[in-house]
Amino acid sequence: MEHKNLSLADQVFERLEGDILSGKYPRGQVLTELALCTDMGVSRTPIREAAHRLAQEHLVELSGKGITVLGVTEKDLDDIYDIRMRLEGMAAALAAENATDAQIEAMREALDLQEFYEGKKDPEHIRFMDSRFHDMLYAAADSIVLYDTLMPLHKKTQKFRKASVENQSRAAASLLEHRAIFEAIAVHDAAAAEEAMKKHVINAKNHIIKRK
Amino acid sequence: MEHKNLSLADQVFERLEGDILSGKYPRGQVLTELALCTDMGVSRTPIREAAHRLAQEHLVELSGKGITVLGVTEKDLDDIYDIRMRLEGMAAALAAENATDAQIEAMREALDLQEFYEGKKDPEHIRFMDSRFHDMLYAAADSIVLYDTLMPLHKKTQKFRKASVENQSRAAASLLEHRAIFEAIAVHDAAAAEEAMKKHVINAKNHIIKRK
DNA sequence: TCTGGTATAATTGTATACAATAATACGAAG
DNA sequence: CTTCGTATTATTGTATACAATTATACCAGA
Repeated sequence: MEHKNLSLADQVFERLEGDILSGKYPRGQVLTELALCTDMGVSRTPIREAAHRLAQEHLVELSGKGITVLGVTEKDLDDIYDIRMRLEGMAAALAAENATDAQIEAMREALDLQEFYEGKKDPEHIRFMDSRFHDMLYAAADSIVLYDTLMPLHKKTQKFRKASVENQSRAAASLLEHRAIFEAIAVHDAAAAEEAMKKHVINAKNHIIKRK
Repeated sequence: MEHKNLSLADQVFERLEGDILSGKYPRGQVLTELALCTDMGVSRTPIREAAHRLAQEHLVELSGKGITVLGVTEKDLDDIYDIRMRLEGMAAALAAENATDAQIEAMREALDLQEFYEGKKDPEHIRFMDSRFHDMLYAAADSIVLYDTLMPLHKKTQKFRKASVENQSRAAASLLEHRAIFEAIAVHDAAAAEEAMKKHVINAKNHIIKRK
């Protein structure tokens, strides 16, 4: 039961987005609707819809020449982490204020699992639990606007986070930072949660920048 | 020379977005592609594209029933101002770091004009210059990511800012706050610019919440 | 009256044909 | 050799027909 009832347009969107963020289509490459049609075996309509949605996120640029891949530049990444530092901090603060007992318990379990996989050095699952922790934090923050604002930025750092989590020392540090954030949320200390999250994002940023 | 070469889809998007944000289409109202077609005299293709882009911004919700207007709720507005407080502050800090002499001069002129119109109690032009000031600040900040993140939120508060600027005392205070932000940018004091902008957004928020 | 199912209608999803536009190649003039 | 204009091509923009899906109305049965 992996696939939901996604329209072709949605599927094309997710696939294209993934291929751009993963670097399969490098910055500057020019795609055309027709080429994508034959590649993906669908008509232009869903391709067009996906392309325009990607353009709205500035992941591609449309012109009479085709669909030019923009992707995420170094400067973009820099700016994204600056923004995330502020907004993930806000999300953590909101989560600390609003989290229900059930949500706190669920987060604790997710963290325990992350620790388990971290002990087994299983990057695949570590990454999954990492995403899960953040998802649950967003849910606890309970702000659609914040979610919509943060999610595109989150996705744009995916490729880099993947590399990060495969680094053992960073994975261990990340887990500790998650714990700190969680502890603040669990006792509903908004300021502490925000501060812990800010540090977490800054560390993640520094680790990624350093690797370049 | 007011109109650019906008596609029908772009025109439909802007019109629909405006009609939703202005409250012409209230939350909960269900539109259909076909009805919008006859209203606007275009085919379904541009309507569909606009509707899907609006859905991506959570301004509408799509389903088998039609296009349901979501708009901006009170909670959304609250969250938006929280986010803007942080990100406009970041924009001001970046502007302070990066603004060129030419950009600083241009901002000074925009502020002088705003003061002029404020003296003449001309809300239409005050609002225009207010938007212009923020636009120039975004340009000086020189971050596409930040712009893309902030702009949708900015637009969603337009309706409320309009009411705000028609209040004379608030318009005068706003001008002073802009001056403070500008002075910090002009001397490239990032921390001061960020602080001044935060205060500005908080004041704007309080003024709007109070009016309800 | 309520419930369930089925037929109907309304609506969106997709494909395709055609129009408009933008990019390119090419040749002629200087 | 360069430049400018033009013809050609490639590409996107738009409209429309049709398919699939979803919502609704209606009726039968309990």
